[in-house]
Amino acid sequence: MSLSLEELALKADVSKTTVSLVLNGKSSIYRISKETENRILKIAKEHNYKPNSIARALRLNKSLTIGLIIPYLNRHFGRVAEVIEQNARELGYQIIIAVTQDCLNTEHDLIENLYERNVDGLILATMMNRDQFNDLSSKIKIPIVLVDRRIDGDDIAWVVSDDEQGTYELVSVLCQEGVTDIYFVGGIEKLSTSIDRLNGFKKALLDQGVECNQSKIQQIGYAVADGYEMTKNIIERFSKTPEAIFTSAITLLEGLLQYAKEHKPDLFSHTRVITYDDHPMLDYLQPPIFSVRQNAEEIAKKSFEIMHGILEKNRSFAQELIKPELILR
Amino acid sequence: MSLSLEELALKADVSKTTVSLVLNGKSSIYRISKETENRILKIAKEHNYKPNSIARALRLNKSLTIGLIIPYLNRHFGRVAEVIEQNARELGYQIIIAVTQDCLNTEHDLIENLYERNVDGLILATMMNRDQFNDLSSKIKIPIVLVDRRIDGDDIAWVVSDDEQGTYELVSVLCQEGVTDIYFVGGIEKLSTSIDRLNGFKKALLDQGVECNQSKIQQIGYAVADGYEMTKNIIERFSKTPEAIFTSAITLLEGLLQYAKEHKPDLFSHTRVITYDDHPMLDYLQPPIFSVRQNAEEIAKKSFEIMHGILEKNRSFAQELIKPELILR
DNA sequence: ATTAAGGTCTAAATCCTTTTAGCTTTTAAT
DNA sequence: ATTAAAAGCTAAAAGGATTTAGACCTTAAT
Repeated sequence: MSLSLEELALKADVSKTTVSLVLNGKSSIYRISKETENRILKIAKEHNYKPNSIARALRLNKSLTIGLIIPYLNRHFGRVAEVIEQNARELGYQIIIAVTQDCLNTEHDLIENLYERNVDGLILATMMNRDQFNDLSSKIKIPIVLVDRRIDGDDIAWVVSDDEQGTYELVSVLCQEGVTDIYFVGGIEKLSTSIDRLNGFKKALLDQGVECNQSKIQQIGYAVADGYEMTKNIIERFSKTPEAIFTSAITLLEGLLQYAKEHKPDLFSHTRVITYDDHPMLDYLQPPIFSVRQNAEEIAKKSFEIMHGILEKNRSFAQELIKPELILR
Repeated sequence: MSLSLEELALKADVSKTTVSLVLNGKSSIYRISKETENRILKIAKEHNYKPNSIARALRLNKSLTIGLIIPYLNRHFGRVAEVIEQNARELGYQIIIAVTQDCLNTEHDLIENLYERNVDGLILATMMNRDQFNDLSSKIKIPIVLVDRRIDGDDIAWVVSDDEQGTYELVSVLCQEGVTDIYFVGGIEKLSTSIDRLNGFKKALLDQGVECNQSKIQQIGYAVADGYEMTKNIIERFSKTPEAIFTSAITLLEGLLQYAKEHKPDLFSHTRVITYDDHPMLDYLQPPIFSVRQNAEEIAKKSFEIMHGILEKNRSFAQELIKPELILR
């Protein structure tokens, strides 16, 4: 490590108090003479002095560190994490990352762990419900910003895609072509992403006067295997081939593709497939799969912005719905 | 935060020294009586005492934090990061993540930044050459483990895919089918990934008695746009359509696909395409694209293992070549 | 009875920075 | 000449854990 304040003080022939004051820009408040100030600044620069961040964190009770807890570092969350990190870095913060694999217990452990490790705030793609979250909030005295998955509540900060609207628009495209026999391949039922996407789905159908049949809705989970399973259910349980299938995440689409390849190679000749989440490779699949692209960059940017606002500009919580983009191929 | 040592000491009616000794398992060394020990342990448990990690880091000069510096959080590095984080967590370490976007200056800044922030070690997908790395090593007194990209040197720790062998095997598959007019779409020339993949490529051809024509080798960079550009060059510069193209990263394949879609829709009817890096969506592309799947999990596991060995078991550096897997479709 | 040994615990230093309260010297005012 | 104000700086505490050196008391040995 570099020099300590004390060593600098020795070289500048002043006390470490003085050095600290000067380096923290408090020379004028404490009436340190210009001459002394310049001497200290010069010496500090010569030795490339950087305050020890750990000592600083201890004294100030502020680590300039944000915990980011997400289910996976997949394409979507990877991009979110990447942009959060870049934004954070510009403002002097570090990101500690941790993945839950969509396991609630792991999530709890991680939150506790990061909290004990003195992060200044948490950005969280949570699996908690409202009660669990409230429990947590009462124990934990640092700001939390939910990302990707929201929990209703007047004082809960979150940034999520406008899942309902995105799904509504995507599904409406098919509806307007007269396709209304659409199956819903969903994720973890209780998450806002699932709830909102399902609502958008139902709403699009209702707009066509079609009441969505409950049997067309499946919700197991967000893993590739879950997508496989749900597709299998749809194909095998119903004698009639569906007009269309909506997968509510790219992983579920992967599962569908896998099932189709193995057991239903002609799926696409009868059935339209649309999906939440975009992926560049979709451009090269036949037939074209319409999708909704989440704006990961904007989600990331806003979520750190809110965190920073709470930490440094004593703003309070905020909520942001980020518009996704329809991709019709 | 929770209680401090001092508060615990008060409750247990002993000094904080005693509490610290007991909680650190040094009761017997310092002959703390069983009775006192149990009392302290009980009280600590009741209050769910957790030592303040910042204070601990300051005193021990050990933050239990590892910096992970990678170019992007894309599929490959996202998975690497995810697995490193999980392995690290099990052993009590945290991961601070930072992305360089393959910019050398950013990399330098990040290294300096994390070093100043007292990480205990760095896991690094570097762009540095050997001289730059040596410069760095002399300044920085924490262990560094290179991941994904290696630098030759007897005392440099790294974990990388066996890029040469992987490419050799993949390209050999085509060669053995008699296809030897293969173009090389490469990345950042000076990186070990590029050098090794190119070597494997040339070696496979040489085994067939074919000397690789320099004009068939292009190396611009690893971005999607670079793949587009190189494909364009290959298609437009040469009158004869190539028998095959090898892209040395999945991003470059994306660029190729994009160019083909826009300007050369019949590319695949004349030209075989093979690629380094695998992707599940490749299963659904027509025609099949052979690939080499890197073992991100193993790379991640080994790299943290080496770091941990250096930090806690005073092992020295180690080097690991991780076998990738051929995926023939 | 004195010394040695053993048992049980603690004061204080240390890691490095920030910040409060205040000391000393000079200058200005009455 | 005295007092007040201003200028310029610093000692020490605080933040919480770890660790060294040693205090203090009891028991055993000579």
